[in-house]
Amino acid sequence: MPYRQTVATRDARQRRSATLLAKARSIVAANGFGAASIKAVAAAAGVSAGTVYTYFANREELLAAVFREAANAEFAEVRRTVDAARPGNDDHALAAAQLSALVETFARRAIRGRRLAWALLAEPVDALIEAERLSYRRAYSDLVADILLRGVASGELPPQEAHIVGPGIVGAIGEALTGPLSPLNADSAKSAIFTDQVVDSICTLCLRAVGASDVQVAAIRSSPLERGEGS
Amino acid sequence: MPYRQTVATRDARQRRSATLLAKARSIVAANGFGAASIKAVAAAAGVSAGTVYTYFANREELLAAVFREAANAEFAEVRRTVDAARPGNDDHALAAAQLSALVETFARRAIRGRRLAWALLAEPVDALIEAERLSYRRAYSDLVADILLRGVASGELPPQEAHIVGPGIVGAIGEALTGPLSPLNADSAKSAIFTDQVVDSICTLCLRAVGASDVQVAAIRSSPLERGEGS
DNA sequence: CAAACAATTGAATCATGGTTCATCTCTTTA
DNA sequence: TAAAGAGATGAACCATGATTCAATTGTTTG
Repeated sequence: MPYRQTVATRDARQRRSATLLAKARSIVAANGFGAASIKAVAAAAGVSAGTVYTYFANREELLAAVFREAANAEFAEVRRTVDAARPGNDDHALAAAQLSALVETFARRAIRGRRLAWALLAEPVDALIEAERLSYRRAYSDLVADILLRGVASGELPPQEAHIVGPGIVGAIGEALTGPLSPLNADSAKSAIFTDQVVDSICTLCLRAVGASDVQVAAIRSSPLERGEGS
Repeated sequence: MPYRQTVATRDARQRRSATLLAKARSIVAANGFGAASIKAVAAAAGVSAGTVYTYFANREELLAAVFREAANAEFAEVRRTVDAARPGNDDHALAAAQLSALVETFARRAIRGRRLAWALLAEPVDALIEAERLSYRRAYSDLVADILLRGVASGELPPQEAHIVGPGIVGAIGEALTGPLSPLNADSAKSAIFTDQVVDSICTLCLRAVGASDVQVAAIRSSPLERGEGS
């Protein structure tokens, strides 16, 4: 006679899954993937360890989902500001404006959410998550390469191998943030001036790296874009 | 009556320790740190697992030593060519010449010894080795920063935050090499032309990033330094 | 309410590989 | 060559933390 799952049941299940994911994410954002043991996540969500396995095949699956969700949010935000970027007065500065927007958004968000940024960028993780990370790096590299290709095509930028320079820019941003993201600088990062200087340096570095003219670099630097808002 | 270690004993011990380290290193160079289990290393050196522990406190200690040795050799070679770098005709191109030498040496050696390069640069490893890695990144960053500071001081380069740009350059090199180092490109890497193009792109990218003038970039590019020899 | 099945629990189990240590073998010197 | 101790052996041990699963609890419908 009875029964097959009802809407209420299904919803409850859905909600729990989301809770699990959210709790895992906040653990990661606070202390990294290493801290997100099954027990910790289960405890945070108020369920038992076994229950987690009725929602996720295994730990890696869960953490990969967390990574994907968090990284996606970051990427979407970056892409949003890149797409919204418009060169100031100069008509031949789109690539510079876009690249600048990318750096601004990425770097500011990273400095603000340093712990999460560290987890996404640099924390030692195992295979499945590393693969996920790789694919996001590729996404950023492609985004940069795309900007460069258009810039080169329009004559704004000098000829260059976008598929080498793209990753190069991404690597430069990531590594240049290493110092500022370090726990040692946790307090100085709270200073807006400190952040501004860091972002400015990285931005200049990247614009120069792709061969933007000094004029463009100076122009962008003197008319900073909107400062990204929190997540 | 008997006895205290003799010279012969001490030497034998010394030799074994070196063998262990060498075998571990060649395993790492072939398949990464992950493949260097205690048993694998012991087997390669023709001893038992237990014996390894009379030479190294534990696995991390051993692998950290391997890392240090390999990374040191790489760094020494890079530093050697940087120190040997001399600007061609222009007297105001030392920084450009040095940075170029650094990229040339680093990138060529990485492409030639891709597996080792991957282990040193990107393989997921645990804490102690990650710390070692961090310190080598810092060494490279400092080397670059040093070149930059002199370049800025001499007026060759525009003012910039060396402590941000230094790491940035290192990150750019590392990430730009990601593609070329990937196993997918194992065969194309054997082509000298391919390697030349990659190195050239990265070199240009880095020179531009630090604000070297187009003239300098072009000059360096047209008079490539010696191509690094193997390890 | 009771049958039927979904969902949860958490202690027990498992997998992996580093690490230990009782035992054995090799060197040295009186 | 025998005592004394260094050095090697490798199977057993251990630590960690993910995963399982028999038992329990919760939900639905005739």
